[in-house]
Formats: sequence, structure tokens, C-alpha cells
Amino acid sequence: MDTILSWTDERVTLLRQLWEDGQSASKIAAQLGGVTRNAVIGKVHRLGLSGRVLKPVEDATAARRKPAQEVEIETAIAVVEVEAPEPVAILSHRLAPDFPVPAAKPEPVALAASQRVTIMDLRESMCRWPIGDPTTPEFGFCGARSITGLPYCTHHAQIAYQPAAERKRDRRVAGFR
DNA sequence: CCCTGATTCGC
DNA sequence: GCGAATCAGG
Repeated sequence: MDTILSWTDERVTLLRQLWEDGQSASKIAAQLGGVTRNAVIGKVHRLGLSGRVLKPVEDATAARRKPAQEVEIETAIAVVEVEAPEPVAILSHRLAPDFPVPAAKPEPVALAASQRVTIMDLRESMCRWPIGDPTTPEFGFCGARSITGLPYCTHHAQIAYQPAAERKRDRRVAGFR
């Protein structure tokens, strides 16, 4: 077993894809698993991937600091107000069309009954991992604090986003930490 | 308080 | 090379 998950070719490749795809460091870290956003950012810099085409908001963040070397980033980017009105409760598919959605249900209702919330109580910031049988009244969602930008909490994100390489040999199941 | 990326620097 | 701590800002 090649324990110690490090920056293998697979992970670096995935990092590159996600980063260039505009994903934030924290989201990438969550999907890779085993690393923090700091680790992701550090790696991005070592790979020379920083300075990607950013969205106005993020670019402003990057430009604020004036490092030892004057990285004069003169950007005359129009600030676009992107206000996405978020309906209260909707199906996870609608909220996160491009995110993998677990086939109906992995966990026994009893196991997470304490946190389960109904669709009516689901909020944007809550984990949408389905719990229970959708055809029954007990059906609900995890409801824990979700990773901003992702539909699941850290626990379920790790189940939903297992890297292909590791999925093969399996390994980590549910939450650690 | 939530989050963003950037940089520093001990390991 | 790695990433926690810290910074600077939204």
C-alpha cells in the first residue's frame, strides 16, 4: 500500500484541472481529500499555476497585496454583479447540476436520523446528501453545514468525491477527522 | 463570521 | 518540496 497520499501524478493532474476550471482552493482540497486549502494553494504556486484567469472578485483579492516584487497586475476588468437568487429549497439536482449526486441512498435512516432535515428545511448552506427512502415520509437530507459551493458537508463530500485512483483500491470510507 | 488567494518559512 | 501560519482583503 502506498500509504501517504502525496502529490501523485493523478492528484496533480486533477488539481490542475480543477484549478484551471476556476474551482477555489478549498473546494479542490475537499475533493482531493487529505489536504488543506493551504496545501493546494502552495502546490498551485509551486506548479506556477497561479494567476489563472480569474473572475473579477477573485482577481481583486489577488491584486490587493503588493508583494516584495511589484506584481503590477493592471486589470481593467468590468465588475459584474452576479447575484444568483437562491430559491429556498429545491432538489439537489437543480442546485448542483454539475456535481455528482449519489444514487439514492447510502446510509440507513437510523444512522443519521438525528440530523436529517426535510426538503422544506433545506437551506443553501446545508448538506444535500439524501438520507432514507425518497418514497417515504422519513426521507430527508443530511442538513449539516455544507462546504460553501458544494452540495455536501465535509463528511459526505468525501464519499461523493473519492478520487478515481483511490476509489479503485478503495480506502477511506466515511469520515475520518 | 463566512470566504478568497498570497506569502513566508520551518521542516 | 511541502504546507501551517499568517496576512490582506471581500
